Amino acid sequence: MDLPKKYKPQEAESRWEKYWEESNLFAWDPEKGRDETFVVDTPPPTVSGSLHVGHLFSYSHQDFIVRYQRMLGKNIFFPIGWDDNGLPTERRVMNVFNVRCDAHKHYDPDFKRERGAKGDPLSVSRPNFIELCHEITGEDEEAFKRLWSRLGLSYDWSQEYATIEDHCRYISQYSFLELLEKGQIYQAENPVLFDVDFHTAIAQAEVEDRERPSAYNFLRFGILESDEKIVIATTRPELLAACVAVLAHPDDERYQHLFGKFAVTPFFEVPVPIMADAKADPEKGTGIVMVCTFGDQTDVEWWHEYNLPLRQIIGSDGCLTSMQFSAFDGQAGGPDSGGIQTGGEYGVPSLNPDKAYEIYSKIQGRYTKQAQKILLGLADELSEEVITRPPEEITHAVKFFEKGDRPLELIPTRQWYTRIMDKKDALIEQGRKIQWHPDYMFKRYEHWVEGLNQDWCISRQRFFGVPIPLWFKIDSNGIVQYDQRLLPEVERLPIDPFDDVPTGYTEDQRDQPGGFTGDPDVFDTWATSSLSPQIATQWVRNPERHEKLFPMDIRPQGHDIIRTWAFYTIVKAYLHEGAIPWKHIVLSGWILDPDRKKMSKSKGNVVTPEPLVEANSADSLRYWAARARLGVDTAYDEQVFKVGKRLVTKLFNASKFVIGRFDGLDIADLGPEKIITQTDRALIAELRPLITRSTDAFDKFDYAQALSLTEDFFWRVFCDNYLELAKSRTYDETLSPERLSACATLRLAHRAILRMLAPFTPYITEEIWSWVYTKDADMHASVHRSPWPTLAEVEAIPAPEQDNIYAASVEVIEAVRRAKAEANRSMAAPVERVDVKAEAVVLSALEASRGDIMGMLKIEALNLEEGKSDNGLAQVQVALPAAE
RNA sequence: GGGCGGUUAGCUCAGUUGGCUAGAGCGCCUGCUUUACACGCAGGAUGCCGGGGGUUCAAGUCCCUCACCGCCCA
Repeated sequence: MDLPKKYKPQEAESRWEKYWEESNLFAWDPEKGRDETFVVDTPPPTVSGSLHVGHLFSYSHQDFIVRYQRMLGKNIFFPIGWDDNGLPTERRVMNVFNVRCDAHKHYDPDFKRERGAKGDPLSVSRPNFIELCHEITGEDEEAFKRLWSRLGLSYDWSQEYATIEDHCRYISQYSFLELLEKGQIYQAENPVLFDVDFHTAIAQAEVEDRERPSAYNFLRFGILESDEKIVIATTRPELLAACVAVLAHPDDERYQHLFGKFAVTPFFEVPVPIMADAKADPEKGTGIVMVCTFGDQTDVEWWHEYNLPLRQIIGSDGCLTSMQFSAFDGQAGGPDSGGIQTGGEYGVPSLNPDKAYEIYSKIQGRYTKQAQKILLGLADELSEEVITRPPEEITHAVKFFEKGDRPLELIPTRQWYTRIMDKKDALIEQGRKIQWHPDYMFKRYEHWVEGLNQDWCISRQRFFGVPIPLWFKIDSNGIVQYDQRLLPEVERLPIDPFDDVPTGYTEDQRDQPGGFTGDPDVFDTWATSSLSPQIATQWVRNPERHEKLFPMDIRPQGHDIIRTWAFYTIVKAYLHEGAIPWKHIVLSGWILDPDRKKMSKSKGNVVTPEPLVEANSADSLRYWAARARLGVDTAYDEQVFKVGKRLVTKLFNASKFVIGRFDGLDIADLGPEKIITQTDRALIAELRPLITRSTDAFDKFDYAQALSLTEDFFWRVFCDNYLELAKSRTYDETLSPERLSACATLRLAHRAILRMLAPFTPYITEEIWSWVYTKDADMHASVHRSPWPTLAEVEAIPAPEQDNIYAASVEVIEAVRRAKAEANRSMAAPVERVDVKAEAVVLSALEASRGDIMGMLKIEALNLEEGKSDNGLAQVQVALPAAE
């Protein structure tokens, strides 16, 4: 056989990539039963996010597991999708085309926009904007697909999906309608976490805390009908006009005499009730806190609890709204005085409405930060009257949208919610039914669910997403009736309420009195991607298929999205079918940069994967990914690519040699029954535990362990020792039984090693496989469809007479090598004489491999003497010929 | 403040249910052109296994405690 001198990974990898695709090697077979099928719920990557080396990492992990399962003979269901809707895409479109979406503009069919256009951003209509989004995601998906395929990820590409396309919109909208009907979804106008830049509500899962410098400012409040003053510390003085109450701890001695009275806000002179509440922390600030609508979540709770009035001060654009003040009529807004008091006849009651208005007019329309600065400036002018200086500088956690740049505000808006707060226990129970790998990751899930404090807000005031599929009636006065919903028939899904018209209406009734209006919002991206199992199984659209594939076997994903993707998927499966979505969840760690910081675009430490594949080969990158165990974060280290590359080269060279040793022999002469020598049987005895342990590791999804075991066996046991021991016999001039035994062993072990490395380095193993094993009756033409090695393959081979033959041989080998190395001799240098002193069992083991040891090390005389070894199995003395 | 994970050779990490003298790779040093491979082979140096306490015949491994790092949640 003529084998290439050098391995060229780029050439071989693209050749096999093409072959795999054309031969449909990884296609799912819908005819096979559930028992023999392995179903994977893959993460649809956010295609418009930055593609970095971390992707390559966790997506490789899935593929190791899948390729192993495929070799077990499983029918693999391994789909892949793209998450294209949502903010990342919008943001990319806005940047690339320099446009902004204006929902009020009309569609321009002739619209064209160059990339990288300069100047002010151009306002475009929603449909035009969405067209641009599709253009961008189409390209991004191609880039991902190329990389995935190049990496050798063994997806069934016929199952490809994208979350914005019709099928996914159908599933997503169906889910909404079903949950709405079940009463698990409701609409409410409540204070919601709101990003004022993206102009949308967000959910608890998308919030992150960031440490920010701030300061307690000490404002002096008056007491109604008294000269007393109290000092209240606040980090948000700009919300003063929205103050609706003042609270202190019920046991706080300092404020006992004030409970039931009214405080008067500085500047605006608005009387607000002073109340006792255990949630007021006596240690914080001055122990007395002002309640505003809304500074934080606790404000919301107090506002609900005491039914306080709503003085909405921050608009959805992040600026202070207009506010009116009316003369205080002696009826201060105490508890249970709820209602909206921001303008008109419901103006905020003030002891001095003119002054209040004059001051407020200086901050109205300003961003909160500017408003704060202005107000503090005014306070400083008035000196001791309203403020005590200096402020106390602090650092505290501020809530941000994870993709946002400005703190979130709590703004009352109408939003859709999925009920989860009433199911926390049940959802934890669902999580417990799933096996988590590593198992401690379940704790993260449990804590997240325990810590939930609001229902899941699923509506977003954005454009590129799955539309919320319904309309509202408009009454004869032109007022939208939010409780009068017009739902689409299921057969019509997916719909866009902006384009489609509810049954029984015509387009000219849109937004007219007596007509209808479409819900303007889209779903939270997670509302759709949490249906990835249902999308892949086609759920209600193909119940038979769904029945067969759901619940799935595994969900691979990163541990950072337990609280989003994993959680929401569990929620949806529970709400719809009372089921768990998968039996196992396997969690990959992150790639950190060499300074152990998470890679992210904003930190500028992102490594892009394509050039890495070109420079290092897919196999070596996969090797690097495979060295990281599940759940463990790994520092990015290019050194490991080199190690992977070395393994590939070693595999190539060793394979060429091994194949060369038995090439040309009749395969009938190389069966397991030909393995007769003790050295050869000793190698098989080493191979057995490798198969067992590697299989066990893979069954527990511990691919890293499986790789390490196999790699170690291949390099140290097979190449460094066994190959050298058996080599001389393979050069026998006749077809001696000893030669055949060595050749049969080489073939058997090599064929097993190749298969055990195949999930990790699919290209080089397929390449080598194609040279020799494609026609083996018990194997498949592709290593990736060939059976995973089992003990059954070697059961016909008897154990060696002595179970320490390998260990004893290595002991002597190492001693002789050491002697040669210390004498600076070549390993090929002859050895005059070796004296071994050891116990009888060791000697008889050595006797069994005597010929191989002598041939390997060029030993002229090997004397075995019974005796006690001081350390180790044997005491070895080596006599080298005198140097020339 | 609470929870989870981590701390082992200069670096990156393995170390099964406690059990021989604690391992690998990279890097470093010394040799070796041995008929697969110099992208190799052989040999070598390098460890108070984060600190302290405890259980045990025996602790890197189990328990307690402290410190530091990372993540999550208040």
